[in-house]
Amino acid sequence: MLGFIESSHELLHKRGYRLTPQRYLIIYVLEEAQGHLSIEEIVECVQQRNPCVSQSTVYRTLELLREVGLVRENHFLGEAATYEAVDGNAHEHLVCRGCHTVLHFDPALPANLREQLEQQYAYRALKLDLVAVGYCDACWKSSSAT
Amino acid sequence: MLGFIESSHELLHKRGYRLTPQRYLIIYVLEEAQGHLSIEEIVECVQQRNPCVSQSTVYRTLELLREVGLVRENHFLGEAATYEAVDGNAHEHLVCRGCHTVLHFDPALPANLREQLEQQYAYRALKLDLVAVGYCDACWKSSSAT
DNA sequence: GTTCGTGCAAATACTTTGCAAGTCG
DNA sequence: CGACTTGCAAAGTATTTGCACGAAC
Repeated sequence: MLGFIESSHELLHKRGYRLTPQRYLIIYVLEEAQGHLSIEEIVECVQQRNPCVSQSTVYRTLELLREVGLVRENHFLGEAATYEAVDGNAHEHLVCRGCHTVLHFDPALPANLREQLEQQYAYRALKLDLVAVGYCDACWKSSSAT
Repeated sequence: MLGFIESSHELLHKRGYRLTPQRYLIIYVLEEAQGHLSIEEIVECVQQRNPCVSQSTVYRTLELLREVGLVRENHFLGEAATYEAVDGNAHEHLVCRGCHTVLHFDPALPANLREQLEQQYAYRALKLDLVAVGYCDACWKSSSAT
């Protein structure tokens, strides 16, 4: 399996887009963060490495990457959007209401759910996007201590 | 089990908030729509019944209702936020990439997933928020016909 | 009477766009 | 050369806020 950056290059190319230095940088930042970055954070990280990259480029690139499916946009707890690199099919998130930590959980757990849904509702090419919101152990304890 | 409007009243009251005519109207509209409304649509529906209700009140009320958990905010396919009344625990959505229809599917399907997650990751009070994105039968056929 | 909620208008924040210049194949 | 990208600044949207008035407890 190719790395995220290589497969991005390939996919963009296949669709007639170029992997420009700006796009590379944005992809690189997303890949490196391995997590959920807000637009603001992305702009910050990118400009830290190359201050000439403009905000509009970040917006345009994220839209492009989302379009081709390389990047996923999340809205947890009603907060501002965050972005993350899409590696495979697994997008399972555990979000803590207390500390706002986002954990990626084992994609095997909901594995058969997809098949059930496809069969039962006659939907095709389903991608699951599962967010479980609750309290992690630490936050649960500290909140009940209050 | 109480209706949505009654339980809203109760919950707001318990938290020291009032169920004003404006709030009532917004809750009513959400309840009636039984679906996913954008802010714009909500404002429209509300003002249709009472033109004096201002946009800021709609914003403020949705934020309040979201805060107390009566309303859920969704972001499907990276589009603008939509809002829906929260009845129980079930928030399972099937979204079609083609026609953008949103279907609520059988909440029994992922039932044991929640328990698995709580046990395996030591999270408490988990609420699942499951979005499955794909193509409905009709859109799948028309897209493969192209 | 005191707290909560609202409408209005203004302010702020966020995102998109037009365009001229630059880059790449 | 022609298609694709970018930076900049301006335009456009969306959302939030301050404040004075009114309503509810």
